[in-house]
Amino acid sequence: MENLPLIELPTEQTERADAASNRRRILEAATELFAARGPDCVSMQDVAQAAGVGMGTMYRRFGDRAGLTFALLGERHRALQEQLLRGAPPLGPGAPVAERLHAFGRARIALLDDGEAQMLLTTGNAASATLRGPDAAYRTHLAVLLRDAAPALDVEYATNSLVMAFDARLHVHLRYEREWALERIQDGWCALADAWLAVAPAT
Amino acid sequence: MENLPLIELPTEQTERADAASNRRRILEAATELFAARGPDCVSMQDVAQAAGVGMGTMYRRFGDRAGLTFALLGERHRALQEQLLRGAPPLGPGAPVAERLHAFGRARIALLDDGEAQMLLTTGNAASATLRGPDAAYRTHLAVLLRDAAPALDVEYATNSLVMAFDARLHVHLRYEREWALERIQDGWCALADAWLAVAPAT
DNA sequence: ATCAGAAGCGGAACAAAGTCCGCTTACTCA
DNA sequence: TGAGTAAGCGGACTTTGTTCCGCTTCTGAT
Repeated sequence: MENLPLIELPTEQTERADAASNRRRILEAATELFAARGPDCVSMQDVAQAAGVGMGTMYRRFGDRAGLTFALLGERHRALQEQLLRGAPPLGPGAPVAERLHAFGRARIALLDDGEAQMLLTTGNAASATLRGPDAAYRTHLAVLLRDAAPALDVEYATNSLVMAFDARLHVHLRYEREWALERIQDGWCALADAWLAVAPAT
Repeated sequence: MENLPLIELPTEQTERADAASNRRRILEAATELFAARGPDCVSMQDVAQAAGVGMGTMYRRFGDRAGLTFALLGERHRALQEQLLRGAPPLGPGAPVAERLHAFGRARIALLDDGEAQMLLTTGNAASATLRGPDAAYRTHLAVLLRDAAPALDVEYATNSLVMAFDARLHVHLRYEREWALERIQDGWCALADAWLAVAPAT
């Protein structure tokens, strides 16, 4: 489990000094603009201009809008992942599987709820956030926990269903159109995890 | 259950004759182009031109690209929904809940697999296919079945998790990147449905 | 048949994501 | 220190979805 892939930090090895400084400026400008106007009122042009760089620079660095967004979210997810690997139970190792799943799900959904969903909504279809985004790193974590606890399962499928429940559009829908409390969404996710665990528990 | 909303047919009431004819021509042109080149190589311009109408006409009729796509998919989904309401078991009424869920899930995923997923991928983020698209009509069906069978559940949340599993990007990912067999995806969905049913079965 | 008015229409204009390519500049290695 | 070179840069350009608005056409009542 120690080879669980951390969300990649910028490859500090082969990066030119000006490039690094540009990356920092882009991230700072984006953070500021997103906070000030909301992510859906900020174009890539806006960010480039505010950062004082050209479009080519942004796209060389981050690939596309989704890449920039994921980079902005990287910090908090690196922290959560650190806790999963080396933190105290129940987030970290040591607690029973069900409790670890619950703790993880609640933490992850809390992040979604704290502005992340709105940012992910603007990433379009280009790459499913589920596949390239922050959650990609959590698949392994879920799969490992499930594999231990319920070996009879199609663990990969179950993992997918758990990760799909972090979908930003779903979250925004439930939270703001249906006006669900955060806790209801978290409880629902925990119930889903429990349902999978109950399918074929390791005896 | 008889008030389950059918996927809306064009409101034949207040529609001018020329408008109706234009709608037909747009749908025909789109069907043909999508089949010929694949949905990701057809722009809205292409469709308008092939149909011999202006952009304004398309957008007045269908709202956006997603709307056009959903309209194209409407026929097959109206047929499936008809079967759910009045068809023979296990798709239609009469069979045990688990069997009805399985039959429905398999049928719906088969449609996804048959070209639908690629079409939905091009609809972008504008509207979650899950909320406005074909699956919106299936939420009620799932909720009713689940409510009968497992009243202790948060039926709405469970419904969402089942519908999210029809996500087009997920399907394309599993099917073509991971190269899963169609049956594995269908089996996975059935297992998810069973897991929910097992949580708090009606005695 | 006529006519008023609303519904519908076309296509130019706009916005924003993402690409391209010739120029610039930071690093490397004598 | 002084080329050589590859990485990096800027911003115009392309593409595509979507909107806007002045004009046209259908329709129902008279």
